[in-house]
Amino acid sequence: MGNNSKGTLIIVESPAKARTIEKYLGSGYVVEASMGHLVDLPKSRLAIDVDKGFQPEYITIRGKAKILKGLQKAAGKSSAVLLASDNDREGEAISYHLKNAILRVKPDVPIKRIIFNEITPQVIREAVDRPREIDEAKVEAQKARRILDRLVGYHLSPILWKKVKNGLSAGRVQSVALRLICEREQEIESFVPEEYWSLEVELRKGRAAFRAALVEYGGKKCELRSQADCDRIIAGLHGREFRVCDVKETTKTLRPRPPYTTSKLQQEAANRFGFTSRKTMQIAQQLYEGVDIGSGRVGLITYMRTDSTRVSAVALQEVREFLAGHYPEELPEKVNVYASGSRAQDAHEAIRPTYVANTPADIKSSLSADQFKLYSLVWERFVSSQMTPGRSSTTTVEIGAGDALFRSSSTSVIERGYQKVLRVLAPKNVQKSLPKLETGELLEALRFHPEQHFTSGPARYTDATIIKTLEEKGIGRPSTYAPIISVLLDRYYVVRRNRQLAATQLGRIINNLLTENFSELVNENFTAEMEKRLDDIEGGNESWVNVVQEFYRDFKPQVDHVMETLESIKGVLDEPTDLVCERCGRPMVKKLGRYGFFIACTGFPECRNTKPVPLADCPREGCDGKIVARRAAKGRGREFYGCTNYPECDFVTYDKPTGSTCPRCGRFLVAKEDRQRGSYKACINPECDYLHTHEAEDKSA
DNA sequence: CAGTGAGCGAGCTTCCGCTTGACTT
Repeated sequence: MGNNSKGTLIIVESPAKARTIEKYLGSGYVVEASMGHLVDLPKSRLAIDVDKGFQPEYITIRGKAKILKGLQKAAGKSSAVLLASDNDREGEAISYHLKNAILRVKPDVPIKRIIFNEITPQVIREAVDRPREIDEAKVEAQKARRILDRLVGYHLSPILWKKVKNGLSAGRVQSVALRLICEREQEIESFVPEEYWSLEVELRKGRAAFRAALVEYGGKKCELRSQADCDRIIAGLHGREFRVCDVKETTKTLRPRPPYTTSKLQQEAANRFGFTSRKTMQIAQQLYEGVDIGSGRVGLITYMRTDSTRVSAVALQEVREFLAGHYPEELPEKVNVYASGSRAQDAHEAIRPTYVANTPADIKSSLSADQFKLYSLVWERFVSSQMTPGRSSTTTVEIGAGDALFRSSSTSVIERGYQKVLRVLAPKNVQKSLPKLETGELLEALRFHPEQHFTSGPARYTDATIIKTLEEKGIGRPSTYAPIISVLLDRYYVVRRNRQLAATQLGRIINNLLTENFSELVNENFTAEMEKRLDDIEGGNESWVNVVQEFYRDFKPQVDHVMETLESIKGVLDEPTDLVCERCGRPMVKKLGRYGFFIACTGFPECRNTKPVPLADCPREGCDGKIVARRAAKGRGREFYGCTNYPECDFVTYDKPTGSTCPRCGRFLVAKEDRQRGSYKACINPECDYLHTHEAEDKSA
C-alpha cells in the first residue's frame, strides 16, 4: 500500500476486537465493528417465497441501519475493504451481506475476506497479507440453516397460537430442550423410591478408629433391604474376629483439565457459584470488554463465546514463562494439547486470561465480587491446563469377619502438580485417614452403624446440565445456550425451582402436541441430520434449495394437516379458583397473560374485571388484605410481596410466599435458602420461629 | 447487605444465530 493510499477498512464483528486489532496494525488501517449480523429476514412475516425456490427476502435488521450506513461511509473513504468477521458459517454470511451492502455504495472498491482464529499481532498480520474471496458454499450452508429454522419456527408457532394459546413458540432448538426437560419430569414422576440399607462397622487399632462398610456377605455382593437384614448380619457377627485380609495401594494420575469453552464455563459457574448461564455471560462480557485495573481499561479475558479449547502460540509461551518463574517444578517439557469437540467450528480460541501475569489476587481490588469469581475460574483453569499432572494414592483395606467382608479406603494427594495454582477450583478435601494396617492383623470392633437410605430418582436439569446435554447433541451454539433457557422461562414452559428447571403444565401440553405430531422434528437427531446436509452444501456437493425442499416437502403437509384436524385446547389452562367476581358475581379463573399469571372474571368480555394472583392472607392483625407480587422501579426492580390494602396496610416482604400456612400461628410460610439448610420454608411471623426444612415435594408448577 | 408499591393481560404473537447497548409495556 503506497503512501498516497486512503487506507484499508477492516470490518470485524465485535467492537472490543476492533480496538485490539487497530492497535496491532497501526496506521494505514481503520478497524470497525458490525456488531454481528446486519441483514436478516424480517421478524413480522415468513419472508420466504416457497413457490419461487424458497427465495428469502433479506432486510436491514431494525436498529442496525446506523451501523450499516457508518460502515458504508467508512468504505467510501477507503481504498480497500477486508471483511474479517468470524471464521465460521455465520461469519461468512455476515461478510457476504456486508460485501453486497458496500458494493451498492461503492461498486469499484476491492473487497476481500480475511480470517484468523486468534487475536495476536503476528496472526493478524499474516491474515491481512493473505486475503481470499468469500466462500459462497459456506454462505449457502448458512442460508439453508437460516431458512430451515425460519420455516420450522414460523410454521409451528402459529399452530400453537391456534390450538393452545397466543404468543407461544416452537423451534428446532427450543422444542428439543423442552422435550428433554419434560421427559426428565416424567421419569421423576414415575420413579418409585426403594428402601435400602448400608452397614458400617467402627473398628479400632490401638488408639486409631475408622469405619469400614459391608460389601459382601457369604461371598455375594450384599443388598440390605431392611433393618431386619442389618440386625441379622450384626447378630451373626457377634463374637467374631475382625481380621485384615487384604491391603492394596494404587496410585492415580490426576490430569489437568482443558481451558474453558463457553458451555464448560457456564457449567462450572453454575455448579460452583450458582450463577445462571445468563449471569455468567454478562460477567464474562464485562471481563472481555475490559476493567480499569489501575492502568486504564484492559480486556481481561479472550472472547467468551467459543466452542474451542485451542490456545494461541503467544499465550502458550506467556503461560510457560509465568510458570517458569512461579512454579518451575510444575512446568512440563512440552505444552499440553487438548482436543476440541468434534463439531467445534473453532472460530475463536478457548476462554483464557489475556495476560496471565494478571493473577486473580493481583487485580482483586479492581473487580466486583462476581467478576473476581469468574476471572478466577478462567485464570486458574487456563494456567493449570499447562502444568504437570498431580498424583494421588488410594489405600483400600478389606476386613473379614465370619461370612462378612468389609472395605474401607482413603485417598491422599502425593503430588499436587497443577492443583498448586487452584484456589477457587481447589478440590474439596474430605480426608479420611486409615491407620497403618497389615494383612492378618486383628482389629477390635467397637460398634455397628446401620443406616437407612432410599434410591433417588433422576435429578431435574439445571442450567449446567441442560447446556451440557444440548452441547453433546450438537444443538445450539455458544451464543445461544443462555437464551435457550431464557425463552423456555419466558414462555412459561419451564420454571426455576431452586436451581432446577421444572416443566410446567403448559410446557407439557406443548411438548405432547409437538412430540405427537412432529416427532421427527423434536428428535435430537434432527439437528445432527441437518448439520450433515449443511456440510454437503459447504463441500459443494449439494445445493441449499435441495436441502430445504427435501425438508419442506414432508413438513408442510403435516403442518396443514395438524392445523386443520387437531382439536383446540384453548382455555383448558385456565385454572378454576374459589374467587367470585365482586362486580358481577361470576366465578373467576387464573389465566396466563403476557406478564405472568393473573385472575380474571369468566364473564369476559362483558365483565373485564382482573386482579393479581393472591398468594396469601396478610399476616397483619385485623387486616383483610391479600399478599400479591409487586415490582418496583417501573417493573424493572426485583419482585417483592405486599398487601393489597396498601397504603392503608404497608406490609411488605422480599420472601416469596409458598402457599402453605404455619401450623403454629396460622400465618403464611415463605421460601428461604441458605448454605447450611439449603432451601426450606419459614414462617413470615417474626415472633414465630417455625421452620420446615425437609424438602416437601411440591409438584404443582 | 439493602431495598419497596403502574397497570396490563383476553389477536397480531413466532424461529436461530451473530453482536452490543438502550431501555424495558
